[in-house]
Amino acid sequence: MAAPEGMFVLEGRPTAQLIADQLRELIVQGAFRPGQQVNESALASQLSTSRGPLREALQRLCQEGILVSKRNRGVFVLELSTEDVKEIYAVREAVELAAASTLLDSEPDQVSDTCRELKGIIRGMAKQVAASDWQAIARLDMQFHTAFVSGTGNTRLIRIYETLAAESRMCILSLEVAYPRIDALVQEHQMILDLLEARDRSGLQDAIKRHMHKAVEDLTSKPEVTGITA
Amino acid sequence: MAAPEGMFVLEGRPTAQLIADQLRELIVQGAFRPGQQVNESALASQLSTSRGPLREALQRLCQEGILVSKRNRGVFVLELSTEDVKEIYAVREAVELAAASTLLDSEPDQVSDTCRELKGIIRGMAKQVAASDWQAIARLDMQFHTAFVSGTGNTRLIRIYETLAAESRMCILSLEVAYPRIDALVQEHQMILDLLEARDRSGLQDAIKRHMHKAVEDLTSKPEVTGITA
DNA sequence: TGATCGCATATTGTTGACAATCTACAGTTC
DNA sequence: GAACTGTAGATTGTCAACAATATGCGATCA
Repeated sequence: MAAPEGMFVLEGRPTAQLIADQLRELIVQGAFRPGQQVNESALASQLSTSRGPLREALQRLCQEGILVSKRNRGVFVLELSTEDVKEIYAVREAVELAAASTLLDSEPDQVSDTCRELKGIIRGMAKQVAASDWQAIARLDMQFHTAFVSGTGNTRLIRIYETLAAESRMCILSLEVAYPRIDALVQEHQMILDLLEARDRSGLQDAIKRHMHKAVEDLTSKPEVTGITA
Repeated sequence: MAAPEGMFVLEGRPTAQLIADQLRELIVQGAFRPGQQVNESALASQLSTSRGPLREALQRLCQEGILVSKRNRGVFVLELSTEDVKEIYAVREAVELAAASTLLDSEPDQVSDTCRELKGIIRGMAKQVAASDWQAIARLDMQFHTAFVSGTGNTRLIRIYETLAAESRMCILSLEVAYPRIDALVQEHQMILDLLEARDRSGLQDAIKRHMHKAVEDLTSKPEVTGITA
């Protein structure tokens, strides 16, 4: 029997995953400083749960790389180095190039669904740029790229990209307050969307590479910023 | 004070990670059937540990996708569909293409170190092909590709690839006993190595694409095989 | 005065017991 | 005879207490 409309199994996902998702969101929003130790007991009571489920959630985030675990010391929020930034964006480039290739090989219908979604996100982005809401801009930025990759339907690619998106938001957070080249932001995403709609394979690939390359430049040009170390 | 040569901190890594590594190896070696439930209590006592650390390890493997967790039901070994096989190899292609690109952009010394390692693995592969040891061949096959990606030094790319390697071994395991085209196996890897040494970018990219494409064909051409569903 | 040793404290790592939930089977009713 | 309901068993989910380990401070000694 299929569940009636609007009705779904209560808490179908494992608890640890729910806690992990919550924690990830807290971390990328900057609720914890990079390098800060995460106290198990304190967090457990804050989230009104026990240490057991919380530890399981922390394990997941360690595996993702957002937290690092030191035996008998505890877990700490990842400190991003410029090397990390380069790594993250190199992998993002690889994933997005693969996503672009897959999308252009797939049904036109599937692509246009994705394009519709991307359009909406760009609209929202322009709105938030006007309002100078950096947190919202960062969220929409990553939402755009996540939607792009989701368009492939490749669950493994999507899962990998979710981690990368979280790490990217941590990078952007470390930049603090502002995106440089704020006017170019909407423009660059619009170009990626246009090239996808035009099914211009090599143009799209180049645009993605440029987008990533510029992001690395922006993020590493200010090594003195809080949270970014050597 | 740096630790003296050959001496290192005892059990420096978290317990859950050690257990997870052990379990992953057991699973890819086929100690558990696809779809089989993993009993926590039983496994915990088998590994002479408690349910707590074991559950943390299981969480990690769930995140990797090797196990799937159903709330209040337990965790089960992943059942691979032909769709999964396509996904896995699409992501592997993306990662290896990125690795190839990175390697060809890096120092010649770094590349030759990698080539040396790859050569040794191919030698071992030829030996095991002669001996028809399929388990060893599968291990060396993935060891080759893992070494290739490791050559980039990108820790995130490497971590992602470790999961893909485990899933690939599960695919190969599902094929049971034999690789088809066993003679072509050593040859294909040798070609990848040669193109890397020759720094032939487009040739290497094509070779990787062909290698992955053929693997998917081999793995999905026999949908009636044990463990492969739908 | 400087370094080293030992202790106190806080935090993590582990364990076993208890509670909640699901599956399967037997009994009952139409 | 088929479908539904209730119960029994097993398994996972959660929790709180206990053990082990690392860190930081203060005392001791060269």
